[in-house]
Amino acid sequence: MEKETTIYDIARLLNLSPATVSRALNDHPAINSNTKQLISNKALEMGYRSNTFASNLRRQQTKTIGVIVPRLDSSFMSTVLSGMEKVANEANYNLIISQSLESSRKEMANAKTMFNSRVDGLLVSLAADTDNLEHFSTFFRKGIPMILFDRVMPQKNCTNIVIDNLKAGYEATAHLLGQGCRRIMHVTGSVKRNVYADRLKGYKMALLEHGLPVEDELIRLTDFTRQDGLDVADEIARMPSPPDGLFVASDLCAASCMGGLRKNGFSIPKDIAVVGFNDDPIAQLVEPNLTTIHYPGQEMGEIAAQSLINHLNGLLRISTTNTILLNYELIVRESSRRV
Amino acid sequence: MEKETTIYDIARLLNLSPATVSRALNDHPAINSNTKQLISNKALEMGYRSNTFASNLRRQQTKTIGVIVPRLDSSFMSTVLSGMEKVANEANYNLIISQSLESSRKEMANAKTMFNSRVDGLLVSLAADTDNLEHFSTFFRKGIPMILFDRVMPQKNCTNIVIDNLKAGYEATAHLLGQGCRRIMHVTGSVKRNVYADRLKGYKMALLEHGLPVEDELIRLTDFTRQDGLDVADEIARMPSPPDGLFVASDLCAASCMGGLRKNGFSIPKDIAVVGFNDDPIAQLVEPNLTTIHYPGQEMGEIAAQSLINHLNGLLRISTTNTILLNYELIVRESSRRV
DNA sequence: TTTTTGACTTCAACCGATTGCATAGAAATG
DNA sequence: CATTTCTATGCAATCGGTTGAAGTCAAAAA
Repeated sequence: MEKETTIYDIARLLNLSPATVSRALNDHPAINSNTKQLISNKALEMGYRSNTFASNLRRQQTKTIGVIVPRLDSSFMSTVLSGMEKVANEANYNLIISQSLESSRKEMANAKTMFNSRVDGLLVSLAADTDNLEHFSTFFRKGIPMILFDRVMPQKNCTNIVIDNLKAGYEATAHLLGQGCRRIMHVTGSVKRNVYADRLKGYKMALLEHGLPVEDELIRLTDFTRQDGLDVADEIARMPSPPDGLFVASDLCAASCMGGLRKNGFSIPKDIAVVGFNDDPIAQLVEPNLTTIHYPGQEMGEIAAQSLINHLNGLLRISTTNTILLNYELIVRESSRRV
Repeated sequence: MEKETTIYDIARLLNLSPATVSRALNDHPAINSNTKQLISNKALEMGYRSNTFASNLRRQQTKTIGVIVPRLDSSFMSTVLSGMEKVANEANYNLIISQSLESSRKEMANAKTMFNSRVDGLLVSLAADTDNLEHFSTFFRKGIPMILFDRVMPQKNCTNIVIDNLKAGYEATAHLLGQGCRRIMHVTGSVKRNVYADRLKGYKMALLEHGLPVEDELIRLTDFTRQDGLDVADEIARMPSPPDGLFVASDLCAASCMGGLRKNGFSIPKDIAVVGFNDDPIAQLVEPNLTTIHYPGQEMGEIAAQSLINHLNGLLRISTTNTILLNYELIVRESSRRV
C-alpha cells in the first residue's frame, strides 16, 4: 500500500512552497503560468490526488448534495436519480442518496443523517405521510438550501419542481370524456401529497366542467400496490353500474388493475377505458398499451440538481424562483382509444 | 447562519481538554463514565455535530463506498441499490452512486472519480462491453477492496456475488422442455458478460441433455430493448418452423416480445411458451403472467454492502471468500404452463 | 540613483478531530 | 511513610490544503 502524494511532496521536489503548489493546482491568477505548468506536470507524474477532506475542512464546504426520496426501486425515481447523478457528477458534486420508504419517521432520520454529514444542499421528494417540514428546520436555520421535487409542499425560500398535476389530471379525465366515457373512476394515493391531491382536483374539475357529478363511490384511495389494483378491479366487477372509464394515478397500479378487469371479463377499452400516470416502461408492455401522462423524470432530476448547484455557486438565488413547472404530455395508446 | 460547535467549545465550557471531549464522544474506555455523561449532555445541549472532514482527515478514511452500476433506471438495479443503501446507512457509511450507461469508457471515468474521492471500497456491476479490469488497477494497488456483483469477472482478491446463472439458465430451459417444448429459442445479451454467457451455457446444456440440437438460428444476441423484443417476435413469425418455447434472459424484453408475438397471432403459452429472467414487477403485470427466475436483488445489494463493510472493519477478509452464490427461484406462471 | 510598482512567492495561521505519550492524583501495596 | 499501580486527563503533534498578509525581486518611473 503506497502512501499518498501531498502538495508538500510536490513543493519539496520543486523547491517551492506548498502555498504556491496549492494555488497553482487551483489555477489561481497570481501564479506564473510556467510555474503552473511545472507543478501540474509534476503532480500528474506523481499521481497526486487532492485530499477532499483537508480541502473541505478548510473551505467549510462539502461538495455533497443530499437526496431523500420515498423509494429507490421505482422506475420513475431511478430515472430522476439518473438525471441528478449526471448533473452532479459534471459539477463535481457527490450525491448521498437515501430513501424514506414512504415513512415520515424514516425521513426525519434521513434528514438528521444528511445534516450530520453536512450536505451543501438538499433535494427532497416527500414521503406519503409527511405533513410538515419541521424536520428540515435545522437546514433552514443554517441557510442550507433545499429543493423539493415531485412530492412537494409550499415553503418559503424553497423551490418546488413539479409538473402541473392539476392540469394533467384534468387532461387525463377530459381525454376519457372525449372518448365517450360518462362514469369515470379515479384511483389515487395519499391525498396529503400534492401530486395526488392535484390530480384528483383536476379529475373533479373535468367532471364538473362536463356537467357530471363527482361521486365519492368512484374515488378510491390506495397505496398503488399490485394488490390494490386487483382489489379495485374486483370492486368494479361487483358494482351494479360499473364505470366506463378509469383514471389511475400510477401506471403500475393501472396495469395490475387492467389485468384484474380482464380476468373479470371486462374488455379494455371497449367496456372500460383506462388512463395511467408516469409513462413507466410498463405502459408499453401491457396489453393493450396504456394511455398515460408522460412524466419527464430524467429532466426533473437534472433541473433539480442544476438549480441547486447554481444556487450554491451563487448564480441563481433559489428564493426568487419559487416554482418550476415542467411539461408533461398525455400519450394516448390503445387502453383508452375508442373512436 | 450560526457557527458550528466544536469539541473545543465543549471543552472550554466544561474546563476539560479537547482530547477528553473527543475520547468521551467516541466512548473511549479510559474516560470516566460521569465525565462521559457530562460531556455528551453538553454536546447535545449545544447541538454539536462532529466534523466528518476533520475526523476523516485525521483517521485517513472516508466512510464512503463507491457504487458503479450499468444503469440506475432498471427495476432490478434500484432494488439492489435499495439494499445497499439500507446496510450502508446502518453502518454509517455513505454511498456514492454512478452509472456507466453500459459503456466501458464511462465506467473508467467513474472509476477515476471514485478513486479521487477516495472511497474506502468499491461495489461494481460491469458495463456490457467491459472486457478487463485494468481501470481498477489503481484500487488494487492501493489495497482498496472491491466487490463485483451480478455482472462479474473473475479476479484475484475480489469477491464476486452472483447467482448460479448457468444452473438458472439450465432450469429455465429444462422447465420449457418439461412443458413439452422441443424447439426453444434463447434471446440473450452481450456474451461478454458472465450473466448472459452462463445462462446461454445452461440453455445449451439442457438441450444437449435432452438430446436436442443447439441451433444457431435459435440464439439471438440483443440489447434487450423493447424494440429488440418486437423484432424477435417478428422474426419468429417469419420462420418456417417457429420455436414452441422462448427463453429470454430479461423480463422486460420477454414482455415486449410476448406482445409482439400476440400481435403476430401466436397464443401464449399454447403456441409458444415463454420464460423470462429477473422477476421484475412487470412479470406479474403482463398477460399472461410471465414465468421467470426470481433474482434476489435487495438481498444481493445487502450482502454486497455488508461483505464490503465487514472487510473494511477487518471482520472478514474478502480474499478468502471468493464467490458468494445467492439462491434464485424459478417461478412458474401462466406464460409457460401447458400441462 | 532612488523610489515605486507589480508580479510572484512564501510565511504561518488556520480548519477540527484524533492519538501516542506524559502526568497528576488517588488508591493500593510494601 | 515510601513506592508502585491505576485511573483519568492533558499536551502537543498530526492529517493536508487554504488564504490573508508579508516578503522578494526585477522592471519601470521619478
